[in-house]
Amino acid sequence: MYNASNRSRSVLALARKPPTRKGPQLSPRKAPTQARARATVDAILRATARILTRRGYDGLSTNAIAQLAGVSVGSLYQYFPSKEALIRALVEQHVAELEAILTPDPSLLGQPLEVLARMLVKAMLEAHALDPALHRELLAAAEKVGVPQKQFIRSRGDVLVRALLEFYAPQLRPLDVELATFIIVGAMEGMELRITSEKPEWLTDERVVDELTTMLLRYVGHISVTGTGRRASS
Amino acid sequence: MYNASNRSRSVLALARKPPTRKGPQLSPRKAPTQARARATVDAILRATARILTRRGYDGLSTNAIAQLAGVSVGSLYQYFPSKEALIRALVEQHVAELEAILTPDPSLLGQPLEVLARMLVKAMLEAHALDPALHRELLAAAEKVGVPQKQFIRSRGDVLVRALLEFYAPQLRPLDVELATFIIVGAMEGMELRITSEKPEWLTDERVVDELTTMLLRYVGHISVTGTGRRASS
Amino acid sequence: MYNASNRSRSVLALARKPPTRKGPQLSPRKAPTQARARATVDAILRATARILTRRGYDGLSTNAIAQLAGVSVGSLYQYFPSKEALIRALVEQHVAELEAILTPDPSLLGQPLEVLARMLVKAMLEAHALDPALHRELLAAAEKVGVPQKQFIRSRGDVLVRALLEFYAPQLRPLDVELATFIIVGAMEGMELRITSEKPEWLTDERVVDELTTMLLRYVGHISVTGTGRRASS
Amino acid sequence: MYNASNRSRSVLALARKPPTRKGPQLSPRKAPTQARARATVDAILRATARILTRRGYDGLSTNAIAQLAGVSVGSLYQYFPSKEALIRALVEQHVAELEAILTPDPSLLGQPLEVLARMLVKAMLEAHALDPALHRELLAAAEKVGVPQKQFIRSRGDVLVRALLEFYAPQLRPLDVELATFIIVGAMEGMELRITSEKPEWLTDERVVDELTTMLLRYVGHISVTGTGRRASS
DNA sequence: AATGAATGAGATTTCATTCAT
DNA sequence: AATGAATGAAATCTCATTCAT
Repeated sequence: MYNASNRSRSVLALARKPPTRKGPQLSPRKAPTQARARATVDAILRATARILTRRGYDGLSTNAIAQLAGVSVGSLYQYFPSKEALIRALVEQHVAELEAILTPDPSLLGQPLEVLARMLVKAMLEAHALDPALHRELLAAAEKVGVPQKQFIRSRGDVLVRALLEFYAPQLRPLDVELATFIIVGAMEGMELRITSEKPEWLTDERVVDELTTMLLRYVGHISVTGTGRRASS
Repeated sequence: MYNASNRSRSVLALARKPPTRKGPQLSPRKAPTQARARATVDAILRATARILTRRGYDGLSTNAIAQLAGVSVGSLYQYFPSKEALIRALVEQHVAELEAILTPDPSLLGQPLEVLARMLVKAMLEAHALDPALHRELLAAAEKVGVPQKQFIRSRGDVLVRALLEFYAPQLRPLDVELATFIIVGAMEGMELRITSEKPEWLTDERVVDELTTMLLRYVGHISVTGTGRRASS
Repeated sequence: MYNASNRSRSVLALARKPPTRKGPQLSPRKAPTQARARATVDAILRATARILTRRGYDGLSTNAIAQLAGVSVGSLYQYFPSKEALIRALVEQHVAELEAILTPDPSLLGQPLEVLARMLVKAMLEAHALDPALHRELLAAAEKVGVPQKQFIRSRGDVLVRALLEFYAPQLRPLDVELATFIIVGAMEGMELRITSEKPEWLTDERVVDELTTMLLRYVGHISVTGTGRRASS
Repeated sequence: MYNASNRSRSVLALARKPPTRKGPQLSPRKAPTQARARATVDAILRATARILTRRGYDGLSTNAIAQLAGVSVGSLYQYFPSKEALIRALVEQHVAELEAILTPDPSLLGQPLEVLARMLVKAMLEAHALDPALHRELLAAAEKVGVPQKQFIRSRGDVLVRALLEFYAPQLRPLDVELATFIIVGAMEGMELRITSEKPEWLTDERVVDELTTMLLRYVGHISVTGTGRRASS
């Protein structure tokens, strides 16, 4: 289904994003080779995530990070040339996790749209259920730090949704694919954001999955087909 | 229709939010009674909004605000006990403006849902078209300053949408009103946010209004009814 | 003779240097209008000079300056946008003092070269006798901070010396004025620097004045003329 | 003439400076006995010189040095107990090179003063032409690190010039040898410094050599003698 | 009421030096 | 002998807030 194991095979033949050009000042300063170094970097990233979720971006100071990570500021700057780079690294790591979840299995493409849509919705919610607070903060922090939000998740979502709309076009009402994609991804993201900040427990609620799936299918004009992945869509 | 002139009459009998008297430290220090004082407060709020949109929350310093407003920092602190209070005041003002736009005319309630839905969508987009950048920044700033996002706009939207869902229930598919309200408002907000930051020109694009209206109506099961406010919904 | 009182009348009709283009980031942040502010600025500049002479450029930290000046770092940055700007300001003040000393009286131009040369040498030494240590440190600091050394004193010296060489040309051996000016000013400066750092007491020693004057006059081929300002030049 | 080959024979019987065994903390930590160690030390010194000229004293960090030298910081500290010691070592090496250039051949002492003076001037300029930038930076760095400038080069120049003044005294005007030596060396150094920083191309210009030689000879009263080393002195 | 000079804690970042491996 | 990860004091600069005038 949706998992990290098939990161390399893309069902829909979506082009992998290029190796992410890195400005010299913004990428991690050195790759930690020794075990100790690896542990340090991990501790720093973990501490950053923790503070971000606990105290928000404003409470995130390099000193605080170092302290919580149990290392010195110097060590932090040994691996990350700046606070910005540190956040970028965290974003990248987070995005990688999300992508692992959101990359569908190739075998799914033959499935009826209802099934696929439900899976997609569920995967999205699950992806955010990992660490909703972190996601929210990273979203805010990323922007300040110059990571365009598009890269964040949407790019993935956009490509995925567009591909689905095109593949299943015969079964759908006539759509302006561009606009529909924009709207679907926008609406989904908005939902996730709202659920995340107001009702995190819904991230794993099947009722919500159903309802969002229904919204999607109805929007694209897929009502007449009988049965969704779980129950009737009306 | 939807405009600032009927700020005082609430079509759908939505409860006015209480006069918002909060903690002693967070509300404006003194009610500006004289005209000059009122002007000063306005200047400060305007300056704050301006800097917020131009340079973001990080570029927003009390000294900069005072300077742009043409007053001294001392004066600023005479009217606002803290930066936080200042932002709260700005948020309140902004919310008031949005509400003015989003409060529908009583006579509309009899109209067919298609018409009302379209108006609602249009009003939402228009509301954000006022100053999308400010809206986005305020959204972020508000959170930092402790204004829960709910209060922001959603509470308004929630009440409104719930009322509509209940009023038009007979024409709709069976819905969990709570959940549907949450989803509709969340999706709409997500859309607005995305449009605002990625395609601001769409805030006034009729195609987008149509598409969102369609999404709404289809979601609530209002498909079979012929014609939306403007054109066929498929 | 040489003093601050005739700063505005330039004997040799030397063009005043233009108002010194100031980059926005490098000039003092605000002109202190209130008396208290003036005092603060003065204290800061004095403290800077003091630390510079006592502990050198490396011992010069903005915190140390503020502390010695008896103000807070914040105040320092209120008037000087950066450490660099602070040093620039100090340099300017110092240069102004030096120029006041080095600007000759118009009536001197008729005098025999021996007299003028001696006065020039004496003035140069006196100028540096003001605060030799500060001069030396400013010279080093200025470079790091981007003040071209030329501006420092040399520009003045160059123009002055060239003018003299041209005016008295008939009495001198044939000279490449350009080269000779460069050499004379360079040699004088080198002397000053060496005296300053190794034998500051010589800055006011008449024997040294005599010897340097002799060197100058002999170099330009003015030996045969009888009598210098004080005694025979050989 | 003046070259590195006769480093061991001192024409004018100038006392060699003692082997320089200073405070225990400031001299190289261990005498590198093995070839590899020698190579390491060389690499470190070369890297230091390089960074010094490329990025100045402020850009000189021990970590940067180690990296450029291709060794670890640890190794650097194995051979030099501190950054200060490292700079001292570099200064010493540089001074040794300069001395090699500035130590005249014994056979020259019989030559007419004009010839010798010209050679001296030329050798001085050539010495600095080796690496003017390095020289300038070392001059500044040395002071910070406590190497008194006297030791730097001047001591050499002083001894040399004093010896010449005494040897040729009969042909010169009556001089206070002490003072004259001080002045000559000071002026020469000042010139070098100025040329180095403002007109490095003049370091090898014969016109400049002539002019400085002329200045020297005229100053010491050697005018009447016909002909300098190259052309007439006026 | 208003002014704006002054405050100072705190943020980011650097770099000489140490020491476990 | 060599490595390079780790240290942490210290430097520059910002900005919300206070208070004497």
